[in-house]
Order: sequence, then structure tokens, then C-alpha cells
Amino acid sequence: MAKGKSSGGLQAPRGTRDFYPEDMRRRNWLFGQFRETAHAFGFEEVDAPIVEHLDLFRRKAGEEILDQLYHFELHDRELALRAEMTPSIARMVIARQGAMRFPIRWFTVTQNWRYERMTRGRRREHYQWNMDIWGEPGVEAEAELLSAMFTAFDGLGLARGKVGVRLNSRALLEESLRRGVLADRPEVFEPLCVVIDKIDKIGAQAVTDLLCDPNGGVKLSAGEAERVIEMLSARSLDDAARFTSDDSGALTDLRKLYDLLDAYGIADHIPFDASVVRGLAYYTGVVFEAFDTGGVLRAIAGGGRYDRLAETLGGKPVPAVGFGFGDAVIAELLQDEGIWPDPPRDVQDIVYAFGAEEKPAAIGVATRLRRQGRNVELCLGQSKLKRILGDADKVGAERVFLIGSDELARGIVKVRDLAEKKEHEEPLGG
RNA sequence: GCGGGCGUAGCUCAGUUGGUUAGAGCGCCAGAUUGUGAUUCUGGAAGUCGCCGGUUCGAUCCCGGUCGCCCGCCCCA
Repeated sequence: MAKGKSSGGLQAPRGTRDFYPEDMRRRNWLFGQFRETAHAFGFEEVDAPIVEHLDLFRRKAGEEILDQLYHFELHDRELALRAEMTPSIARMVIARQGAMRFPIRWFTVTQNWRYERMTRGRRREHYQWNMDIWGEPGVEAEAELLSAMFTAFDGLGLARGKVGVRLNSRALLEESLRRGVLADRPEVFEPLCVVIDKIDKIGAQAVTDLLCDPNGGVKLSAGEAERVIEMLSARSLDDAARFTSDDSGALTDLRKLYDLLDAYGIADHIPFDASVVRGLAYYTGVVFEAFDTGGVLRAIAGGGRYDRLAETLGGKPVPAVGFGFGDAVIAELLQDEGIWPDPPRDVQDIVYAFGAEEKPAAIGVATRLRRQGRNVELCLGQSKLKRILGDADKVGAERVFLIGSDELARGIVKVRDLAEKKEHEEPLGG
């Protein structure tokens, strides 16, 4: 018996989608761009179950994430649908840690689930392209990933300048606080990042209040909080340098990274922005997020370095960096830009018999063509030729094979070239 | 979770100050001398007016609830 909120089961659940053929063609095109880019960069595709043990997510993100996860208990097991791919990939890496030659480059295109309110560009069910490099501690990995991201933007048809990437380093912030509050309580760094991620939404004062809240998880002094807020306003490396020491490793890394990005030809599209910290607790170093320069959409993609995740989950330490690129926001952008392609069906040949007598011969022709590797639609039933040709035109087929009583008697098939509007005859057997 | 807007044919939308058979465009189907794609012309099918309840002689229209979608807030990848 149905109970609670229900629509009778005839509608897809809120925040989920059906993919009709035309939707699926677009989705396949988008995913094709993701895969093509990943392969161009030498990444290998992996996959993992959509259902994981709830503990995998609990250990990483803390209990507060639970109400955003699709989770359930079944036969005394606590399970959850993945909200992102990184924990599963970490699990896979840890399981073969001793057997793999690092660095490894892996990518995924997966469906993820988050139980939350919908807004533009966000649904409860969405697909995400994930690119990760494990085992490379240097910023060469970040540079390679960012280049892949821009290569994907190019492939999707977005003009340079339509999208950019804001980039920062959590390590920079961490260094500047090391002699202060982090010396005694290094564990507050993660909650601190989660708080300052909100600055664009709730403002500097509210963030300061949260950072200094004696009942909060961070409890900075007023001076420390002020320094953090001031630092977040930095929009260049020289600007940021004022908040750290000359021998700052984080700053050295950032300068090196920008040299590499320059070599890739993308540095101009990647402004430094000290206010970018990303909401996820596990990032440790460089963090970045892609945005539309028009400024109307939420982040298109986001990622960063998470060098301690493997340890946190119980493995040996392995440095790692990666990004996630969702299908929802990019779809909105492509829509706004009017560059969503409408890929045609991939039917190449259509085989048509005028009457029931010619059906076996038509089947023979279709079978022969299929063995040759052609995509063949065999006409079923008894539609009029006029309709068949009209449909063939619409789906973008190349040829129509016609078999009537006359053709059958002569052992031939008439082949009509749709583009040339010309016909020739071929023996039935090919 | 909160506030606002919307829900009429497959799609985009009109409309009814509450009154008989609810409309258009596009799409779909059929036909324009029986085996050939376009345009055109003609005709046709198609809607429990989101769902449930209330008010009323009578509700697609008014009221309440509910489900869904959109926008903002909140939250967050």
C-alpha cells in the first residue's frame, strides 16, 4: 500500500530524469567528449558499484552528511548510494596499493545520488565525469588535470573565455595559520575550510562570527579570524605572498603550477582566487573550480588535491588529486549558449519490402548488410513507401533498399541513395 | 525546510467574469488516380483542463489539501 508522498508511481521521482532517445543521444555525445578527452590524456576508465557501505562515506565526511545520502538498512547492513566517486576510487586504490605502479590516471563517468533540494543545475540524480591522478605529489598532476578540463571545454564547443577556473591552495592558508591556532589544534583546519567556503553566500561578518564562535568547532581569536578574512581577498600570488613566509612551500608550488599552466597555454583562464576553498573537508592542497564567465550558473566542475584521503580511509599514504565534472551545469551552459548538438540517429541503411512475399528476401538483405557492419533498420509491417522515404530522410539514413515482386523475380534489389536521389540495382546476394 | 509563480491535446500556449459539443500553431495519422522523399491542399484522431475533496442547481474556472515543475532563500558537490 502506498503511503506518504507518492505520485502513484507513474512519474519519475523528484530530482530524477528519464532519458528518451533524443536525450540519450545528447548524453552519449557529452559522455563521449568526456571519454575522448580522458583517453587523449592517457587515463583509464574504471567503475565501482553504485551502492557502497555507508561507513565508506561516514568515515570520510562525518555524520552530518548522512541526511544528504540515499542510505538504507537491509538485512542488518547499512548501505548508501554514492554521492561522489572519490571514496569508491580510493577504496579501489587502497585494495591494490601494493601491486600498482604509481602514478595512475583513472577516470569514471558515473551516476551519483544526493538527497537534497533541487535548483537549476542540481538534481538528486546526476552524472559526473571524474578524473584522478594517484601517486604524484607534484603540481604537474594538477596542471595535467586542468589542461584536460580545458580540452573538454574545447571539445564541447565552448569558446575560450566562456569558462574559467578559479584556483587556490588550502596549504597556503594552512601555512599562514600554522604558528597560531593550528599549532595546538591542527584538526580545526577542515572545519575552518568548510566555514570560509560560505563567504560568498553569507558574507565576511557572518564567517568571522562563525570562526570566533566560542561554541563553534573552530574558535579562532579575533585577530586570527581577521587575518583569515583578509587573506581570502587575495587575487594574485604576490598578494597572497604577504600572508606567508618567504620559504613557503605552498607558494613555491603555486608559482611552479602557473609556469606549467602557461606552458599548456591556459594560465590566462585560471585566475588565482584565495576565497576558493571548496566545501569538501578532505582537500589538502590546490583547490579549483570551473565557472561560466557570464556568472549566472553555479560551479561547472571542481576539484583539488587530497593527499591524506588514503590514510584517512585506512590505507597507506598516497598523494592524489582529481576533479569532478557534473552533467547538469554544463548542460545548462550549453543550452544557454545554443550549442547543444542534436546528434542524428545512426541508422545507415533501411530495407523495405513492398509486400509480404518479399519479406524473406528483405531479411536476407538486412542480414547481409549487418554482417558488413552497417546499421540497418528493417521495415516492419506495411507502411507506405512514401512514409518510409520521408522517415529515412529525417533519421539521416544513407540508403534505402527496395524489394518488390519485380525485383524478387529478377533476383535484384533496388538501392536508393537518399542524398543523390539516384537508384541502382544490386544482386540480392550482394 | 521557507516564500512566490505555474500545471488546459504529444509539444508551445490561448480561453472560460462559473453555464450545452474546451481552442490555435506545431507534431501525428489519412487522402490528393494503387511503387518514391520537399512544399502545398483537404480531412482526421487526440484532453477525466495534474490529482483528491469542498462551495454551488452546475467547477477546467472559486476555496482547501496534495503531487509535480520553475524562481528565490537555506544547504551543499
